[in-house]
Amino acid sequence: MPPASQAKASLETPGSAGASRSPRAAASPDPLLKIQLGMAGIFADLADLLGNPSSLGSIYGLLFASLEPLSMDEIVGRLGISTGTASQGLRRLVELAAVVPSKTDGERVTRYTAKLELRPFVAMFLEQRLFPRLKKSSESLGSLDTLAQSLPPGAKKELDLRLERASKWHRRAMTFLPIVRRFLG
Amino acid sequence: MPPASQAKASLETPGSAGASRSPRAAASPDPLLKIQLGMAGIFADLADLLGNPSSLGSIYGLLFASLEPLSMDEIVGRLGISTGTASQGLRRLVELAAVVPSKTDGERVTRYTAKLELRPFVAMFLEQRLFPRLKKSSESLGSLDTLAQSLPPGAKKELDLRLERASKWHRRAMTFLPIVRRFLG
DNA sequence: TATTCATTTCATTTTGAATTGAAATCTCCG
DNA sequence: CGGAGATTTCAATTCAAAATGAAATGAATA
Repeated sequence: MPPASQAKASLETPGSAGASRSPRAAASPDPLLKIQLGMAGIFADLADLLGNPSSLGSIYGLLFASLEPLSMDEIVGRLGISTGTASQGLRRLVELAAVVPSKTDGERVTRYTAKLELRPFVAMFLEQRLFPRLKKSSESLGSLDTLAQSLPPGAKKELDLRLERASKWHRRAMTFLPIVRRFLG
Repeated sequence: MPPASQAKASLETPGSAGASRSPRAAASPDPLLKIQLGMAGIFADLADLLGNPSSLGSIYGLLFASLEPLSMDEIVGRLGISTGTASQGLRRLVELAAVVPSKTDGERVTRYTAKLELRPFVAMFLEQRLFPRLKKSSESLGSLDTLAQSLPPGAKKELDLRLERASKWHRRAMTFLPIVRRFLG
């Protein structure tokens, strides 16, 4: 889903404040929207790289480049995605604390703002994918080691060696993770 | 494709040497094969985690836990995968130098051995996925920055700020990569 | 050269995840 | 309450990546 497809509706949200909305300045066919869709694309790629649905990235990217909070409808309109995808994506992003929801004064809709630190967005990869998987395979390695005990001596020795090698590597990765996390923080 | 499905044919390769092939020792229903399939599973997960076809991992895992080199047919038989998948997977693994092919004396078949350092297997992720993508999106960010110049002053200022933030993060990731690489080496 | 077996290639099929979209649900306002 | 959005849910669909398998190619033997 290359998110730079059709740009449906409204150019900028009619939102609450009218502060910096100069009535001229409609220079070219909407550079701001172009930038927003560009960011959506970049983050879609990143999300995909990290093994997440790219729609997550699109939404985050759009919000990242939006000057004011956007409603779900606006997001749906600009990215050309379905309400279902938007709803689920926003839910997830809020859970990750990559995006903040807000209900303005007497409005009916919820609007969303991107937290500008990218950490949460990337951290989700570490926390939710890498870590659990490394843990699981570490366990599997353990049970294979048990199995290896029943091998004939020669084979046992060599296999033990190899399993230990793999385990050592796992351990290394595990100790490395906190370092990466600190680096991100 | 959970690689721990059916275990078709031969238990151990009839290969060349008969060195450590004691005729008794067929203890339980083949613990060695179980270990090999277990390793195949673990590495399949890892491959998948890193965004590679899991068959790559299965093959590597099987070879990692095999005491002697295996032919493609043997790999196909033990993992229950197709020849096409095996062929392509082996090609890739050899390119990555994670696996070494060898033609023994007067044999017709090529046999494969896993390099026991895991670095090549993981490095491929860094080299072939992370790095190129980071570079590409870095470029995109540049062109978006150009676009931002045409915005009205207020928006321009804020957008510049945000784009710079994203770029900074990118740069950080780029400088971090060599560190990870060294860590792996 | 003819034959056999190993390997590669690639058009088709499978598969699983992401997305859709419409119905159900929720929420707020009068 | 009643109704007008806004939002969520989820069965069905779409889509891309991976796997298949059979035909084409390649390599070694005699």
